[in-house]
Amino acid sequence: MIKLFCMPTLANFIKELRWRGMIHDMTPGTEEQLAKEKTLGYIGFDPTAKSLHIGNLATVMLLVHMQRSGHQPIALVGGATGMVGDPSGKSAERNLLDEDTLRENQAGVRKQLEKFLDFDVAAENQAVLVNNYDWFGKIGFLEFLRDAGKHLTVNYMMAKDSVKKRLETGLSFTEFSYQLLQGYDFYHLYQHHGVKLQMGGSDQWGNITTGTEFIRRKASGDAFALTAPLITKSDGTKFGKSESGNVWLDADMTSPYKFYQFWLNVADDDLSRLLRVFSLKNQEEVEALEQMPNPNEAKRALAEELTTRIHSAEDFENARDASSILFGKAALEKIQRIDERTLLEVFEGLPQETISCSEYEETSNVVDLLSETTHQLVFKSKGEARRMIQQGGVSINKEKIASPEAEANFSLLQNKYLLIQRGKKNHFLVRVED
RNA sequence: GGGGAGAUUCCAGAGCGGUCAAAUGGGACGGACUGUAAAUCCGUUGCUUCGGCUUCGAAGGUUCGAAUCCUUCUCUCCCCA
Repeated sequence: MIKLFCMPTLANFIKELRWRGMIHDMTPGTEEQLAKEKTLGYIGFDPTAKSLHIGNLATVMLLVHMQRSGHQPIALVGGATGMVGDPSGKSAERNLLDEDTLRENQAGVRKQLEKFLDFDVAAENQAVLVNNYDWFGKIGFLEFLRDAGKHLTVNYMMAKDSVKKRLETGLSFTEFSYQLLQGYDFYHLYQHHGVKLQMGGSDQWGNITTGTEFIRRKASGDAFALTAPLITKSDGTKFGKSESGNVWLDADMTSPYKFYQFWLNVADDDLSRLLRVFSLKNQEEVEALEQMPNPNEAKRALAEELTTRIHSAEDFENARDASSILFGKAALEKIQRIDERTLLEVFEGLPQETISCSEYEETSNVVDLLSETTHQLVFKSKGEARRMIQQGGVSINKEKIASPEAEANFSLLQNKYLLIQRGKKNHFLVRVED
């Protein structure tokens, strides 16, 4: 699945991360350790949803590069810590998830990680998935206080940014303990699996160093931390959100079409950074893309690479075809030519609504059609539909609707479908059935 | 427990008896320009059968007339104990 270098050189790892701009901070000695021997490193993921989103993807890439340079990556699913909630970067106390939900989420997360990492036991540096519930589930409270709590002072824990920031608004003892749990994870992996490195986003620095400190005190061992910069957008808004919310890796939560579109729509100013972090192309190739006179070329390449990896080559082709039809010029005949199955496949990611033949026939004007008849799919009120049409923002079957009074008789594509466009980027598919 | 401030349309925030579907800013959306980018500019932003209709924490009341005044209730914030 994932090709490793023929001759993996361990020291390449840091070099690779460096030119990609993926290093924010490291503990002293990290680089030497990684050059010296095959090292086990891990990253934790909180199973707060059944899918990862592209915000998580940046740290997944750390594991990918780790494996590609011959080290052994470990993904930790925080079955136990997920039940507690990390206060880092959170302004309010978190809601806790129940155990069933967590289990389900873990399964989903594992499936997605398999698309990036090689879990094949035959590989000598195969990726490993662990769940901290497996060891925390067995530890009793008193035992934990004696074994873990004894090794760190409250003073040390209070000094962490994630805690300090919350002292004013308040944080529960549970959340305060989070870093201790995460630190214990690191210790556990160090003792039982020889893991020496923990990585994560830069917001995890405090939690990770609690772990290295814990290992130093309890086991007199050397462990290392490496963090990647958090990805920020040039306009200051949060990376990984689109108009409709988070961009998920799960096709049911974010369609491949939307996923593909997300990458095409990134700001020019962000492109180079995203390319370096998310693409597996080598430095030369990435630099070549950056030099492209039309940044869209590079965006397309990035979108293709990621859509293919996370979904499939087929999903990518459909997303690309849908995009070229929806955004291309004079494409009406093109849509009319394709058969129904392809049409459905290509437009799978569009919001859809089915109405009956009689409903369609009884609708007299466009405004009704776009609001009432199609159950508010396109517009939630007639007034909105009317305004939008007056402003020239609505097309049906690629033809602009000139007036709100226009009659609602459009020829159906494949005798069944209406392709509705609101503005430049919002497309809808209405199916008319008997 | 005592004292004070407040709840306005997606958000922030004006309005303090009629001229209020409610200023202004932000966001969002549409258009123009482009490259499905950014910036900029223009427009829209409660519903409507375009007659009107329902909104200003909730319920009552005063008044010809209330977001604005009165009563009760609910919630939020601040200060003192």
